[in-house]
Amino acid sequence: MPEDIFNFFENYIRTYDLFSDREIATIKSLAIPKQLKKRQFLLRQGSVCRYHTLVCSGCFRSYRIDDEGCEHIIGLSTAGHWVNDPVSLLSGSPSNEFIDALEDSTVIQLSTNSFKTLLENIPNFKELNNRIITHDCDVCRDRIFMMLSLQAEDRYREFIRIFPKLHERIPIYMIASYLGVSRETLTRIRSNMLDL
Amino acid sequence: MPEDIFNFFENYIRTYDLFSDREIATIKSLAIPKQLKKRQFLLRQGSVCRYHTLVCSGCFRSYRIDDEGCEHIIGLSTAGHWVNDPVSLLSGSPSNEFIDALEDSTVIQLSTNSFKTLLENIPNFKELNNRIITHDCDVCRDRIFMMLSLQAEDRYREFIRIFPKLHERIPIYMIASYLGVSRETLTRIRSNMLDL
DNA sequence: AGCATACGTTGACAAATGTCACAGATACTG
DNA sequence: CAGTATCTGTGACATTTGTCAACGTATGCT
Repeated sequence: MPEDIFNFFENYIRTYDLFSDREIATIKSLAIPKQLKKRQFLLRQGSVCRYHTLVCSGCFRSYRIDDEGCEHIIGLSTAGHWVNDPVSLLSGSPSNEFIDALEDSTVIQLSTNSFKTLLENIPNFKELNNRIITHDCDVCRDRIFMMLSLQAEDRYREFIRIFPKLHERIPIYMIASYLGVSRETLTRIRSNMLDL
Repeated sequence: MPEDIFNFFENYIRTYDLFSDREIATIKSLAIPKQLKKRQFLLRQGSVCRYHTLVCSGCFRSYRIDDEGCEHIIGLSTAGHWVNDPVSLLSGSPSNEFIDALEDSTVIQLSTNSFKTLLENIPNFKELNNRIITHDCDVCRDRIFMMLSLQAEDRYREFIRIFPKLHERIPIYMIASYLGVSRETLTRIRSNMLDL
């Protein structure tokens, strides 16, 4: 099983076409594979995010809790995407967010120290880092635009476009939380969509 | 006037307490001051964001246009904050966003090349870059959380908290666009708040 | 198998917000 | 200073979405 995780990670790295075999070996040597069961936490509010974490299989959510105790999903991460609190990770400050697994999942982790080592020793690693950060920003800004410009039904369609098939894997109330609507509203939207 | 801009910039840089006088001189030597009039564009959708831009006075908005032609404000930037499309800037791809001035404004710009030079030659400049990016992420995630967890009136209160006094400087329909509500709704919210 | 928990659906109703139309107010410009 | 464009406020009404309560189904655990 850890073999599968490393294989996924190596394939992920290779898709960027930035590194030699030797460099890839170095990166892999610092990578820590990990398995998490459904509902297991990767990060809790108040603690510091100390690992860059790539999802290899499964799915994670990042969420915050409001004054009334309700959870709100800031982000979802599936295989091939990183699941961090970028703010805590980059600044070393305690996180505002919880991250937990929505399914049994596997990840690869690089500690902040390992990551720093790679940034210093592998020239193109900066470029990888750059692309990860850019993607983070992109996702956030698209999400803000989605929230501003679409209402519930179109947000749901957009969700399906962005996360194809994910809506068959995770509970509907998680999707509702991501979209910012109540679960009842999402139920009604879905039955509306079937009628057409 | 350009003197004021440089002074603002130097003060901004000094607040980080990361650079020697000599380094600050180097940074300033690459910085380009600029004045913009109300409604003047800093970036248009389709073109590439080629400058890191610090607002020294005034205010800018970043916005996108939806399928119906409506503008939606992704971000607002006031003095002491950077106003970029981070995605276009970091990746070199054409931007999805427009950026224009909401007031007569002044900025300092560093071209991507200058910025790269500084990153390579001034050790602590990476740290500055890091803090800028972290702040970008933080703002976006807070905004998503705000959209998910609060309704219109509380979003407006939050707006006032985050941008004190700005609500007296920019048109109300801009704030409405930022909050994701109609201009009429915001009018009513404001008169409600006065009654109490 | 049986119980408990979690999840999804539905209806009735309430609350929040949007839309449209129009009227004032304000600010810019020649 | 008049005239125009821009911005804001208000009422009537429609639409969207939330809330509450109840029920049914699935799922997992012992």
